[in-house]
Amino acid sequence: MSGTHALWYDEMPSPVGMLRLVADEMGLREIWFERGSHRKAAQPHWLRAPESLAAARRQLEEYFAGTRQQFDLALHPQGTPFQLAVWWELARIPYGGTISYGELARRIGQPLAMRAVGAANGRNPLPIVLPCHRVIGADGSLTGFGGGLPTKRYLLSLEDRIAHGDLFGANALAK
Amino acid sequence: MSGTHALWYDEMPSPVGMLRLVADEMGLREIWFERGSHRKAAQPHWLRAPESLAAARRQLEEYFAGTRQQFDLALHPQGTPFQLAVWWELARIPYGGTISYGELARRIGQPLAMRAVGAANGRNPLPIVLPCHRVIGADGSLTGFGGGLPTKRYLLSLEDRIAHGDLFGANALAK
DNA sequence: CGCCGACTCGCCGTTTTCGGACATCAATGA
DNA sequence: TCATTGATGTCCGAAAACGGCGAGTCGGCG
Repeated sequence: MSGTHALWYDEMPSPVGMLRLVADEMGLREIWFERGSHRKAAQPHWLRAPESLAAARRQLEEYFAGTRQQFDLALHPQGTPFQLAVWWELARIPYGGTISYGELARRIGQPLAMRAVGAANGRNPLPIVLPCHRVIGADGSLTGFGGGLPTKRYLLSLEDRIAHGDLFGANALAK
Repeated sequence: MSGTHALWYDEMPSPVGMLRLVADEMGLREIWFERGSHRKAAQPHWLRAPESLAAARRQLEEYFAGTRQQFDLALHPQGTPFQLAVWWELARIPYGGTISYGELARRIGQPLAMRAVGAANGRNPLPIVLPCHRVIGADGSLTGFGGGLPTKRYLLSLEDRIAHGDLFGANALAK
């Protein structure tokens, strides 16, 4: 019904396991962790089109290399109005920083919807690019992540190391 | 998800009121009675494309004129496996004949699903072409029709008149 | 006795409704 | 300190309701 013309996908290795990218003609649509809670199989009618996803792939590689703190990609996530509000708000959290679910709820103008924010966060179709990993519990606990808590820890540690200039990676080892 | 590329539609007058036809690149998809129980508004993204529906339109005109007893069109109804089984079975009921819901249930191999057959019949997206009007109660009552019982009566009377050679239309008038 | 209508009950796929469970958190009371 | 509670949007499974039925039963009524 929603005019789906064609979907392209590609895969790429990363420090947190294989990533699968999906895009349509409007932009990047999904990123999954190969080992993740809600991974799904590639649909038969999808087309493997590495060239269409080359830019996304390159920027992700730069991100993992620590040489990129901001993405410049056309994004086209699919969700309800509420979910989209949450997801776009994610993009405004600065690299290396964190906020709580309650704070995110406040920022989208629905201060009581912190729990719903958690649920929406859990369905973020574009992890890493829309940095849902920068949202943590009000008490500092990590609480959850689609790609697994170790991955969330890895991403936060990576950003902390780069943003705070710890070139020796000491923080990365100290939990 | 189901690769919907584009939908075309057109309208045409008929003895039972205005008809709205909808098709995709695979074939005819829906026929609604303008005055019917479950008519819906034309979706904004549909394209008015009379030329794509010219064949269907012509064959329907011939049907109402009494010069066509069988349709030769590419059909593409959307439904569950059970519904499709019921709808395709409709096409095998000969012009001018009738069977009961129970009989139709038997023909698709589920003799006890007569009631479900009734429900599926009620959602037939291609009335007239898939002749759900030829299915009536075991006791001969008409029991129901998406386009209204008068329409069902009209169609049965039309077919009866043509098939049984009553060129004077006496049956049509006698209730 | 026959015929007919009103009623009951079982059967089936689909749709709708409903109740939890969630990547939360601050306030309350024991 | 810890368990409890209420507010929020979405998804998912289970359960119930709902039909374009039909066979059987039971009273009326001639």
